[in-house]
Amino acid sequence: MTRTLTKDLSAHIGETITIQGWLHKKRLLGGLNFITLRDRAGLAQNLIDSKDEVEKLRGLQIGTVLALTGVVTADERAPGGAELHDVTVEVLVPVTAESPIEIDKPLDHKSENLDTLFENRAIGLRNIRESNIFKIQATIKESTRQYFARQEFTEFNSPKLLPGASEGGAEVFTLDYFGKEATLAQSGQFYKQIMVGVFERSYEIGSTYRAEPSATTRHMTEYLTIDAEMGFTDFQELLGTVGGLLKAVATDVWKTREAELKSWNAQPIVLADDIPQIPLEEIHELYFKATNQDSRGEKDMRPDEEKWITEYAKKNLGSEAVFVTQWPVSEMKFYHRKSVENPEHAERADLIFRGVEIATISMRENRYDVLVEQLKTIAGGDPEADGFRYYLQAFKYGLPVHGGFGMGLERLTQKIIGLNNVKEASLFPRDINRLTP
RNA sequence: GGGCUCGUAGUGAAGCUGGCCUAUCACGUCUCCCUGUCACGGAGAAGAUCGCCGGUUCGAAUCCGGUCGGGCCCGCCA
Repeated sequence: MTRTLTKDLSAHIGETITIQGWLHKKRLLGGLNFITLRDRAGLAQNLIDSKDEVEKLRGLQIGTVLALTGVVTADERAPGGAELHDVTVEVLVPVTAESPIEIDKPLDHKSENLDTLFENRAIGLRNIRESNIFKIQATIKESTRQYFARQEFTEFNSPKLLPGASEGGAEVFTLDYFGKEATLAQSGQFYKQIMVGVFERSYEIGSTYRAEPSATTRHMTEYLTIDAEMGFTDFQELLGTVGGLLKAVATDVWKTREAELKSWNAQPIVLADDIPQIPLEEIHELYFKATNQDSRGEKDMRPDEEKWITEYAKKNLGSEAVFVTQWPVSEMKFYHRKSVENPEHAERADLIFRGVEIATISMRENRYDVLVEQLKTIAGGDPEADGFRYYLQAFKYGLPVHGGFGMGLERLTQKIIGLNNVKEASLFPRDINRLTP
């Protein structure tokens, strides 16, 4: 059997062909009946006038797997300009159960109804507009890989099963590992730094796990990060690399997924050639002057402030992304490096894009003795513990000055499309009260 | 973890200052009609013990308490 894809109909005008896919829509007008079939390439319209052939579809629901054989006919009234005529229907997998969720029309994404959306994910994802989200996400990943390849980064995968607590801060999931306690990786942080000693420049796109009991539109317990690390660099080059990635993704995704983006009414992405860098305290001042909300002296940004600063930057600096710099050392992680010029600040930046923090960037402390000291004093960690000793080994035997970043893939996808909740950009979201499907 | 909210057919909504609710509408489903639909159209039908438990009342989807399950914001972060 030769199968033709729906997108190739117009190349077979006049020929008898077979297409296979899912029943997407029935429009039965009586003597004239339109059947829309979905395959991986899209949709095709099929015209059935034989009563016997239409009868084969009686009682069968959307989702039924069909093979349709017919003559390709050019007709400007058909979507795509061509359709199948004189169709013979073969039912490959009959579906009699009614779908619990709509497949052939846009699904409701109101926050109150996301639960229904996720509960029926297995079939809801077949909805074309729904699957567009993940085609866009796939393109973001492809674009990221191409960008990193151009910059001579080598892709790797870090283990997700780890001993004990690692970088500290966030809560970790623990599990039984043959009688020992193991944890799920809250990031690939240590491993990507270790890989600097191997590849100099390395990255992974993988899952991370956080046991934070956060119930917001920004958090999940399992999510995907673009984690990258580069050796022999400095803070400004590092920020340039992150900005370059965002710009490359923004360009590529609009080049290859414009139709999918437009199905969500996504807005074109506005980015400055150089993503603006604004010190944290300066943002607090600007925010105070503009809104009278006083966050001055606070060691992080408020969610409203993150939204405000992107509006400000878009209007005044021509960029929907901005780097927040000059973070106080009191907030730094043990592996961060203090600024040489200003020891009160860590060499760290957060990338705010369209109102949400999508990445944290920092230079790492690469001096073994200083790192061990920071581990003890900042994280209260034991350098001999299994969670740290192998990591420290990499430094003991020589790591150059390096830095890296972690970027949330779902948050990036969410903001590129304009979705309200990160979970909408996750195929099978995990949060504090969802572990299925 | 704190605060605020919501729960009505398979799906999305209305009703909710108590009685005209024997619960309304749309999508979907089923039956019939329909030869150019593309959110097809038309006629009809089925489908809900109003999340659950208890209370107030002559009377509860509606008021009160509890409970379970969602959502939003804050904290924390990607």
